[in-house]
Amino acid sequence: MYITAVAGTSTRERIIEAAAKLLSEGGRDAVSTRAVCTAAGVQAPAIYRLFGDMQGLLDATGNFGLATYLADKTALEETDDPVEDLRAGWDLHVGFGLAQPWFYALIFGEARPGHEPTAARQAAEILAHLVRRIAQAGRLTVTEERAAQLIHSTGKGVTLTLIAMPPHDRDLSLSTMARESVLATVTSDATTAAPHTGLINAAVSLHATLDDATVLTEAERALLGEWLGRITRAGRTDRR
Amino acid sequence: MYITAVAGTSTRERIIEAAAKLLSEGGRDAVSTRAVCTAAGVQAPAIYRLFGDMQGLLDATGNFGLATYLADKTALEETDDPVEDLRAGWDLHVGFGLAQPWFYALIFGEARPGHEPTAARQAAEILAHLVRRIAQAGRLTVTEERAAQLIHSTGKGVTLTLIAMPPHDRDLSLSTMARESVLATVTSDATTAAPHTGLINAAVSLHATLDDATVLTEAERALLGEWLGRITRAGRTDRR
DNA sequence: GCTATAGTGATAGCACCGATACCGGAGACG
DNA sequence: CGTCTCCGGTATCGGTGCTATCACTATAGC
Repeated sequence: MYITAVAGTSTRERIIEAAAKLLSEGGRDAVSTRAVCTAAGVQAPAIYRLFGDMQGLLDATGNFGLATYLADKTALEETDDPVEDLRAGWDLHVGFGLAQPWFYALIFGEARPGHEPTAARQAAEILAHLVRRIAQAGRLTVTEERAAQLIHSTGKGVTLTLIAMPPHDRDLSLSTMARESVLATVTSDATTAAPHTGLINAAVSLHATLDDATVLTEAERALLGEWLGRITRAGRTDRR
Repeated sequence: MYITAVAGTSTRERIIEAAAKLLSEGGRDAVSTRAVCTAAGVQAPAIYRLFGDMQGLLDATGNFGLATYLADKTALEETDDPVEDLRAGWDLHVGFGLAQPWFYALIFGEARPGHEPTAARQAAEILAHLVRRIAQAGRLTVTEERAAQLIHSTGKGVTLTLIAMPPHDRDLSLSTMARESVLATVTSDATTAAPHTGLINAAVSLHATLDDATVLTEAERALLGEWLGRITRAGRTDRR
């Protein structure tokens, strides 16, 4: 048997790493099938056999870039303060965008309706986990889904704005301010008692741990979940 | 002299309108030089003579789409409540994104560092004007520039998120919630007195009307402006 | 052990893309 | 009248995503 690839890496990995290198150094337009092929020492059909599509290769490349960054940062050790963990996650997200703008634009900057890269989905799942922990601590003032959407939207907008700015006058306090603004909206401060919103907090907290309520049937849990959602939404839909 | 274009429209307008039609109907990939040429009844070199570049044509097309939308909406009549005017501007912005997602993605969705379409610049100027009126009313709690950046970033992120979602489960309350969240951060409520932030409000308000202080020299105004900026930033940089 | 089959290399090529060199006529201006 | 600048038209160049097709090898089944 002949070793078909250098250093034990598979053909698929060689292609992805070549594409990632081209992307981070030359931008989106530098990633063409020809360039990837010559850089990886592979012929064109290999790409389509392995990834089906140029879009598939870009998707895998974005996923690879995000995973590499997260691995380098040994990301997201959980502390006992879930809100502080979310702050760390936010800063990690923005940091990835500024460190690898081309990857970030590839993952979060494509606007075609109904298309979500796998890397974006993974990031959304990480965020959902962070939000869920806040909800379980009883410090969420809106629905989990809504909080996650709001946080993700704001973070994406801020990061894309920072990327589009000329690097010398980027101001990270924009990120800090947006983060605290959205956190103030979706979380209740741990120190100050919030008697008025106690109902909402309790509803959200219960909603987050609803799956553990094995005493209820699935249908009962579904109905209860809908009621809790109504309570939560009614508290925050109107202007304040 | 022969009439070279139909219905009195110039060649430039014919090309832009053809590109806009292709964009709104077929998406970004449908706008190619060939397609535009056949749709407008024009040869390829005309595009490059008039717009210099394909990017130039796309820029002009995005500008045209935004201008058309704003004209249709007879946009932005000013009331006596500048914050309410900003709400209307926000909703107009999001409405444009959902009504013309391809145009929106073309204008606000490109992430390359240091590149800003003219349509994006025009939108930023409209926003700056709205924010300035709030500042002049003494209801801004942060720097004008910072408020504009924060509002623009958040609105862009929310709109791009809504565009990327499948149309049937788009929820405009996400937009409402983000709008009120950012407004709560950068403005002070007119009804509730805010004694603690009175200094900041006064500083921002004075900063907004500083150009009218012709009693001072230009250098004096510059120094005073810097001081006022320091006062404002000191109040809002830290966590709350 | 032999053959059928699936998987992987390599070549060549298609249709399309953005962009440009070049030509020709038509009006503007001195 | 001569020049000169604009604008429409033809043809073409290099590059792109993608695929049909062939050659070869390693595995599976008998």
